[in-house]
Amino acid sequence: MRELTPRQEEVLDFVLEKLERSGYPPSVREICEALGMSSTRGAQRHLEALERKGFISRAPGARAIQVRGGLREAAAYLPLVGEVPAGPLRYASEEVEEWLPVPARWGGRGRFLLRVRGDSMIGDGIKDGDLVVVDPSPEAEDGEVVVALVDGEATVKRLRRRGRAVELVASNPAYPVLRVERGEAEVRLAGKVVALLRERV
Amino acid sequence: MRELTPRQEEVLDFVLEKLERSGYPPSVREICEALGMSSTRGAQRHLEALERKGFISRAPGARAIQVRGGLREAAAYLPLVGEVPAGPLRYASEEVEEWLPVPARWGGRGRFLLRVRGDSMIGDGIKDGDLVVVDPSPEAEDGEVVVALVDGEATVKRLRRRGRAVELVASNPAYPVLRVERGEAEVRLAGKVVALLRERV
DNA sequence: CCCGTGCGTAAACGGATGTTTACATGTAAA
DNA sequence: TTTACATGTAAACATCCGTTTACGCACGGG
Repeated sequence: MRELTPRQEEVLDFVLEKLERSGYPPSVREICEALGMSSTRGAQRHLEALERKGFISRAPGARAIQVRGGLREAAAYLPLVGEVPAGPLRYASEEVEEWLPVPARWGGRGRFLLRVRGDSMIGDGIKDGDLVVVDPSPEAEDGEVVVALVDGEATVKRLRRRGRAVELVASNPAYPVLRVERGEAEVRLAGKVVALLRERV
Repeated sequence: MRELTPRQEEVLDFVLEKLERSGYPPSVREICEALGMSSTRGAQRHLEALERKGFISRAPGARAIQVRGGLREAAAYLPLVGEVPAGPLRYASEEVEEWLPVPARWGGRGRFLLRVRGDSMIGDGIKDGDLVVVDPSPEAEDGEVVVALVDGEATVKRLRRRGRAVELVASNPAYPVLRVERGEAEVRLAGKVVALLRERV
């Protein structure tokens, strides 16, 4: 992406600021006023330059400015589910407590946030009350931290494959290892834990 | 905030969807088209209702719709600083690696993100590579987790006040306690740790 | 010197867009 | 029943706003 002239950068900054403050982009004339111009042509040219250089996209219509790489693109929003997805790895919208922003690279198809209860994974730095980002992958590999549904209840554990059996291992030695032979169905994997948020340190 | 009628909710949903998809709000006529109306008055009335009930704000001008409690308001953006703030608790913009979105309630004046190095706080579930949210409070109380500058280097430790002295305690027993008597100046507090992000679990 | 580019003013055009008035229907509460 | 409200159509109006044309100035490279 090419460099911007100082004036073009002023325009881009103003667009971003307006976007941040108002929630919608400025009109061409608002840009003029902000930069002390009396003609719309000046701002127009700057917008054309910004588009040519790839910093923004424009669509026909009023205020139809899209900022590429803007703040909006930096965030993904994940639902914090009250209960763990049951059935076919889906969460009903009624169970969504709230949507929280996370860094965009944490986002992904079907990912969601789950509040961890208990201290069984304290050895991996996962504490009671932490929010974990869960990727509903169909397959989890040996050694990964997963969300498992045991008797309908969700627990976070480390997965260990032992031949045909699967073990769910807590990182707190006070907790027992749950061993499941292949074919037994009381345990289901809801996904694997890929990231973590902690609100109170 | 009063409840919305089903139709009003449809309008609000469409506005949010358009905002998410395009980066700018829809025009009244776009709302009409989306909801299958042939007159702008219908959408107009819904927007008036949404404003009356406090879900949106409107300003004169095209597409000047602000959604209260929209996605944008849910996020705050904090800078990830490469090095710890030196001097008067400020970070130079050159040191900012990137800006990351976090839940809005994590934001606040002067807060920033810092990457934790080492495993000295493993006992508190703070691992190597974690990003901590630092609030540059002037005062930290006994028992709080703080970022301290020791010989110009940043470390995360738990603060313990012992009369006139201050102790910086690691939660990994392998590390020694750093004791500082009042008046000694080689230790300075950069702020306290209020939240945490972990990118790899 | 000439030419391309960035930057700006002035003025006008036309479509996009918000707003208003008037009329109408269905539903629920008083 | 009466009243209020949500909802909708139809039409017109005034302005917002993107775009275009024309002209001018400054600067740097060839």
